[in-house]
Amino acid sequence: MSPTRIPEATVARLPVYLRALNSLLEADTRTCSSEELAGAAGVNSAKLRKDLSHLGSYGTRGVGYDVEYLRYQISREIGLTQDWPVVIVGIGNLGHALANYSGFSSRGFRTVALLDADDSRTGELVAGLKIRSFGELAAIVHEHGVAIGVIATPAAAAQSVADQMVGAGIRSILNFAPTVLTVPEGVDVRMVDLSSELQILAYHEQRKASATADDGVVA
Amino acid sequence: MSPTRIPEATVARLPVYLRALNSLLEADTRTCSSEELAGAAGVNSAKLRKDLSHLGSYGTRGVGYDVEYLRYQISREIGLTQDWPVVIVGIGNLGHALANYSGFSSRGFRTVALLDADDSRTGELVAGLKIRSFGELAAIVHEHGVAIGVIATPAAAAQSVADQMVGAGIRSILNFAPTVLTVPEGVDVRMVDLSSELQILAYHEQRKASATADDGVVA
DNA sequence: CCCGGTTTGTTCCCGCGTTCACAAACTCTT
DNA sequence: AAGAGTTTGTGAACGCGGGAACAAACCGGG
Repeated sequence: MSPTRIPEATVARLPVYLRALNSLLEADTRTCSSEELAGAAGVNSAKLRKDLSHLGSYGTRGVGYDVEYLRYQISREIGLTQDWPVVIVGIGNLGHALANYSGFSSRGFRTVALLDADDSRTGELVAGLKIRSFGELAAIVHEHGVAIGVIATPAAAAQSVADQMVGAGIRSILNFAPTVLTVPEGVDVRMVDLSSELQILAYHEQRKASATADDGVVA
Repeated sequence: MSPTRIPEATVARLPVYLRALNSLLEADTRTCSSEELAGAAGVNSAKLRKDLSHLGSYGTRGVGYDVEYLRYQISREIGLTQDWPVVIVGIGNLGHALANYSGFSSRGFRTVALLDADDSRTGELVAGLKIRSFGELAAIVHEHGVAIGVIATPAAAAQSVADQMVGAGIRSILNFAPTVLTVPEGVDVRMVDLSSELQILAYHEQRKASATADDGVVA
């Protein structure tokens, strides 16, 4: 009942904390301090405590956090305690990988359909689901109450797919196609840009190389 | 000769600008304003201009930017004018997709080897390359001067793979395994976390849903 | 009951990034 | 040649996020 806004940076870290907590649970750890959890999540302990404080006071001073209880609270905050039906559009190499990816079919998320524009692939079995025609998108979204769509098509098709997703009622899109999507207000798009990540690494690598070269000159 | 530090946020956007410029070039656009380019890249025009100003003064007031010239300057700044050999470790569904992904074999980057710990897959042909044994990592890195490694293994194997990559001399890692990697100082790791992205979308979707529900009560 | 040890939740401060707004600089027309 | 119209590059203000440091709260022993 307290819809206090959680900072975007904190939201982005909650899934990391959740995974760290799952690891701790598998090791039968019942309680943990902010220091331990921060270590497992790869962040500063002060940052962790501040992040968690945005959700409420779920720790005990002098003791730490109850692993299972905290995990439940974070899950609930993210919304993983409810069911999220997902459709994946574009069953090429990447779409195929996503369909099989455990993180996509894990607790909370459920892939309800795989769609592809190439009707010659309709019926093909991938990750236990039959590929269906892209034309069925609206019907599937309506039937299952799909709110999240994943785009794994070539760049050229992505905007058109996004438009039809929005038209069908989808309001959150995870985009793997290397192109900027334009969507109406109220629709969220998160872009996962594989080649950008590589380029960013290359930039830093180049700087490191030239830095050591400079050192060499100096030394 | 001017190793002026470029803000991290700017570096992350340069690949996006680069792609927008490529699109413009394909449409035979010779010149563009900051407004146009910003539109194509999905950012504010002031932000774009400030970003570009960190690279130098490559525009002309009253005119705009020469598309090809700007593209070259950004490419050079990122380091795409040189050759970056890359190894991919873990040829499961995702590794398979990455090997075939054009962004990984595009100008600047070159996949020189696909490695997998499962030796029964050695020799299998993927994206025109034969899968090789993970044990060959050090030799391959040395032979080709590989500086960038991609991890697409299960989470359990990722840290060990990272350790051996670092040991072999790799200093930049792109990690797709859902686990936090610990590496020595001087080594860069970028994490691409597919399930986190979904969870972040779910959080916002949940908030949107409850917000409209509130509206409904009010209205 | 009281006191020392421990750990959370929070306050304060600093630096980065974003945005507005404008001066500087270029083109084109008259 | 001069002025009107454009567009870049940048100075300044603002807000968000990160980190250190500390007060508040809890546990256990005597």
